[in-house]
Order: sequence, then structure tokens, then C-alpha cells
Amino acid sequence: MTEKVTIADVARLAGVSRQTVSNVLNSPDVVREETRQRVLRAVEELGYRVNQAARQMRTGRSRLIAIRIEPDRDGINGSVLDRFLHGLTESAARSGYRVLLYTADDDQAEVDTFEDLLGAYEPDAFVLTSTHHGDLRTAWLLDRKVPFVTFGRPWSADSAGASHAWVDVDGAAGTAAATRHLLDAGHRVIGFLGWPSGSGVGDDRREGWSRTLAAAGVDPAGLSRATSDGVADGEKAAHDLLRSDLGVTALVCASDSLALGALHAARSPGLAWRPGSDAAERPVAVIGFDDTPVAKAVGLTSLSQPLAQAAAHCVALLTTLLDGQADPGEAPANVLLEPSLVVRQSA
Amino acid sequence: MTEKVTIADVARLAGVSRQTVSNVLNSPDVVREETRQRVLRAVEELGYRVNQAARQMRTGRSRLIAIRIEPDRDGINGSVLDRFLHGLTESAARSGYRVLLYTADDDQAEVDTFEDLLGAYEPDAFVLTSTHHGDLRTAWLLDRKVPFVTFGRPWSADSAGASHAWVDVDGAAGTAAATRHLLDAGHRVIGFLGWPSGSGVGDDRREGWSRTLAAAGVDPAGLSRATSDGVADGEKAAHDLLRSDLGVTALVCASDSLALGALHAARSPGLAWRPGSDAAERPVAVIGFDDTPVAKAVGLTSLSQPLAQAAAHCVALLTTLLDGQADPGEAPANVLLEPSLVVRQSA
DNA sequence: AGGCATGATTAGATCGATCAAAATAAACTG
DNA sequence: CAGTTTATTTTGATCGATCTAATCATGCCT
Repeated sequence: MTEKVTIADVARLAGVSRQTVSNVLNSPDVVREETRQRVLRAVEELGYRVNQAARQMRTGRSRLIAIRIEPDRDGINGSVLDRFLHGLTESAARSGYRVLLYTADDDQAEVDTFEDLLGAYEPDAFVLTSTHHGDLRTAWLLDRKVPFVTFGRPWSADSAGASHAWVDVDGAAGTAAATRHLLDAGHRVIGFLGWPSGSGVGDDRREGWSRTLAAAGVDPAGLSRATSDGVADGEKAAHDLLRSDLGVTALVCASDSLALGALHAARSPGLAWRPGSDAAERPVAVIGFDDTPVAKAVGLTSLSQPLAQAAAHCVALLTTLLDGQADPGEAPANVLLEPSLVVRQSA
Repeated sequence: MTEKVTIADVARLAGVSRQTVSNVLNSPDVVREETRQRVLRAVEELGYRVNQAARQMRTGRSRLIAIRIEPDRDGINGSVLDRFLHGLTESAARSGYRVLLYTADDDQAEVDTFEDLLGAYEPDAFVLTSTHHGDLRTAWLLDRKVPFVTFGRPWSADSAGASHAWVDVDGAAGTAAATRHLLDAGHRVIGFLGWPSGSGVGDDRREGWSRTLAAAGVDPAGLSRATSDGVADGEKAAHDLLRSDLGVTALVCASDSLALGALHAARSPGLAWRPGSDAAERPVAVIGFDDTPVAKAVGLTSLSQPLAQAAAHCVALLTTLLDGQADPGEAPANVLLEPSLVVRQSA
């Protein structure tokens, strides 16, 4: 282990008191310029770093941000959160914070972990992901006045009074852009593959598609299918939609998993090409969501979320909450980012 | 925020001194059973949790394990580390540790971060991933006697004297199993797609293939191609290998990225099927490595690393290093796990 | 009963930083 | 130049736990 260098060591070398060293680091403006330099030189020479544990004892601030890491349930979409996590770690570091991980199988377990962590490590804030209807977690944190940001909008209808800071990606804007792209390419009858209504994210993404399609004069009714998220599910749903006589030539999907399934369905003989029509040679166009590695690998056009940006905004909101003077009257800020369409072979 | 409960509060409620409460939690055997119960009841009632910062001040132990989170360079293989990370977080929690994240662009930056973290947060140990030849990091940590484990063998030839604890997955065993699987299926001329020699992991994986092939009486010479890791690279290399007149009917690949490229190459007309031969109908078999989501999605047979297990072993080794009495004579332990072949359509 | 080892509990110091308030130095004012 | 104000630095207490060493009980043996 490295020999410990304390603030007292620096003080001794610089010929000042401990408190002056502390001031140089925390309130440089109250220290005379000359002493400041001298102290800084001593800090440099000894390689001094303030001990977080000791600082935390006095200040009550740990400079830790806690976040849950989830197992990639789906397998394909998992990497989205991991990329967000990477961005968060970088942004946090830039603001002098570190990221602490934890796991939890459900909301209740996560709330228990909040309690554990707050008692033991005292993280300054939490970042929540995968927000959903009637989220126990946000209510609990709001109640205890623990600072936090969510990556994902508060979808709950029941969050009547209190609200919180959040950052999200505008799914509807994304699917709208995808739909527009397809319309521009000459497609008219554009289908949608998504999840059963009830999930905020899913409904939002469907909305962007239907709105845009309707605006172009195409009735979206009957052109949408809902299924659980998975390649096989997507394939089945796509099959179903393409087999119908609606003349669907393109599909916008709520995830890359579904889109991948759709691609498979579109490739299966007798469906990808509509025999006897003038568009005979044109395969069904497919657009996914999240721009996962899979999309890149198989040439799937997809919507890319600005995850590093989102993470940076989360940190920015948190530092405002933490460092800024608490202005109780002010409504918590939030940020809505636009995804960008990454065009590849599939559309 | 939650109102803080200190050890003094518990002591007061239980009618004992602070130290007795501390003893109940840390050395239960020195406390009389009856008082122990009384204290535990008080702990329960107040929801007391020991404050890590304060404990750390006295004991010098933070109960933190630090690990780097890397951006998924490749995109496809990235998820491997993320799954490992998830396992690590779970195992660590079970042993009373938390995982602290950091980022670093190269070895030197990572060493700088070691210094930073050790000075500030004092993590009890590090977990290193992506070990490679002449790793600066392990040398630095060994020199400072900072406890750590690597996920990945020490490949360096230069680590003459000192060694360290490690956990790894036996790549050679994996490719050997894959090759055997292909041999059993009747293939004889089995090619290998890997990376330029010099990378420990890559050489190891190639070795398992060549050894097994040779043992089956097939000379591996000329059946191997080396390229950088990427789908396009894999496709090119596979093309090259299949175009040659060696009669390659199957490919073992060092990664799923390469394998995916190989699949593309195999599908391209005139290559997948060998016209005029009796095996005319049989497509080229392909096996990847890492069993990434992409493999699952496209039906690629691949080698799955037991990542959760590996993570658990890492934590086990660390706790031995940390909690166990330091036995300087003992050689650091290490664990080599076998990957398992997940058979899908591609082979 | 006195002497002593053993068991159980407690008081006081300490880890390394910051806060609060006091002490000292420098600058200003009439 | 005394009397203040302002700028700079220092002293002592404190955060919440554990360590060390001391204290208070008990039991056992001769």
C-alpha cells in the first residue's frame, strides 16, 4: 500500500496549519496568494489527496452516485444501459464524483438497497433507470428527500404533486423521423411492431409512428402489432402483419430485437417480395430502435440514442441539485433529447 | 434525507456503552449472550447501519472494489464485460462489498486513476480486465502491494518473479471443444479465424483449434487466418480462406464478430456451397466465441463464458486476500474455467 | 478469605478531514 | 496614533466508528 499522506503532512511541509491547507483546497479565496502557492507546491510534492472518508464525516457528502446495473434481460437491448453507464462514469468523474453499483431484482428490493446504501455509504444521489408506471422508487426517494435523477420520464399518472429531475430520449420523435424517412423513400403503407400498450416507452414510440403516418394521409389503423420483446416474437408479429393483404412495404420497430425478427420474416420466401407487383424487386424495409451492436452487425437501420449526452445531462442535473443552493420553489429541471437515425442497408 | 442513527443511539437504547455495540457487531463472541440479544434488538428497532466512512477511518477498510468500465470498442464483444460486471456486483454484495467504477483510456491513465482512488476512496482491491503483454498495471499494483485479481491470465513473459491471483476462461479448451464438435459432425478441413499472434487470448484460442485438429490427423498449416476484430474483417478473411482450394467446410472463430463476418462470407453465392461435390447442399459451418447477444439473435453456435462464475471466483479470491491472514509464503491462487459450447443453427 | 486468572463491559484516544470561533496581522479612519 | 475594521491564519471540537487499555465482576484454587 502507499504510505498515507495527510493534511497534517502537507501543513508541516508548507509551514502552515492544517486549516490553512484545507482552505487552500476548499476556499482558495480566503488565503493569501503567496501561501496558497506554497501550500499547493507542498501538495504537489507529497502527492497529497484528500481522504474522502474523513471529509465525508464532516461534510456529510460522499461524492458517490449510485446506480443499479441490470442483467441484460433481453440480451440485445442490454447494451444500451451499459453504454449509458459508461457515459455516466465519465461525466461523473469530470465533476468529481464516482459511480457506485448495486443490483436489485425488483422495485422493493431496490428500495431496500436505497436504505442500506444511505445508511452505509451515504451516496449523494441516485440515478434511476427503467422508470415505469407507479414506480415505488421515485416515491420513496422523494419522500426522504434524497436527491436523484431518472433516465426516463416519470410515466406515472399518479405522481400528482411532487416531481423530480429527469432526462429522456424522445422516442416519438425518433419513430416519427424513421417514418418520415420511409415516406420520403416512397413507402406508404408502413407498419409498426411494438409492445402491448401500457408501457410508457412503448406507447411513446408507437405514437410517433402513427402521428406521422396519419399526417401523411395514411390511416395507421390495423398496421400495428404488439408483442413481447424478442427476436422470435418480432418475427411472428412481422409475419402476421406482412401476410395480411394490407400491402405493408416497411416496418418501424420499437426495438432492435423486434426489428431483427422482422428482418428474418421479411427474408422468408414469399413475403419479402410481392410477386407480380412492380415493386417486386424491393425487399421490405425495416427500422429498429436503439442502434445496438446487432443493428450495426447486420446492417439494420436504427435509431441511435445519444447516451453519452444523456448521461452528461444526468450528472449536470445532479450537480445542480447537490451543489446549487436548494431553491425549493423551483420546479426540477428535465431534458428531452432527440435520437438520430442511422441509415444502413435495411431501409 | 433519513435521520442518522449512530452507534451511540443504539447504545443508549440498549443501556450499554458504544463499544459493546461495536463488539456485538464485530466480535460477537466476547459479549454475553443476553446483552448481545438486547443490543441486536435495539439495532433492529432503530434500523441502525454502520457508517462506512467512520469505520473506514479506524480500520482502513472501505469495503469497496474498484473496476474499470470500458466503452465497447468493438460493439459486439462489449457485452461480455458488462455481464461480468453484473456478476461481480452481485457476488461482491453477497460478501459485503460494493463495486466502484472508473474509466481510463490506457494503461498509464489507469495507473494514474489507481493513485487517485487509493488516495481518495481507498478501495480495498481492484479487479483488472483485459490483461495483456507487459501490463503496466499489474506491475504497479504488485509494487505497491495493493490487493487485486485479474480476470484474464497474466500473459506477460516478463513477470518473472512476482505473480498475482487471477481467474480466466480456458480459451484453448473452448476452441478445442468447438473443433471436436465439428469433427464429430464429419468435418475434416476446419479453418480458424483469429487475430494476429501476440495477443495472449488470441494465441490461446488458436492453439486449442490447431492442437485438436492435428490430433485428428489434419494438418492445420495454412488453415488459419489472422485479422483485426470486426465483422468486415472477418468476412474478408473468411472469403479468402474459403476461396482457396483447401476444401474448408467449417470455421472456428476467435470472436462472434469474426464469426458473423464468416457467416456473411459463407452465405455469399458460390462459396457457401461447393458445386459438384457430394456435400453440395451443406453450408459452411461456423462457430464463434463469447456467445454474445448477436450470436443468439442470428443463430450462431458459439462458446459461452461462465461470466457469473468467473466473477464469483474473483470475489472469492479477493476476500481470501483481504480477510484471510496474509500468508506471504503462499502462491496466489488462480482459477481456470471452461467455456461451454452453445449449439445453434450455424454448426 | 485472599490471590489470580478469566469474562464482560466501559472510558478515552484516535483515524483525517472540516467547522466554528478565536487569535493575530494588516489596513483604514478620523 | 488609538480604535476599528478587514484580511489571514490558527486552535480546539467534532463527525461515527474502532482500538487500546483500564475497570468491574465472577469463579476457582489453595
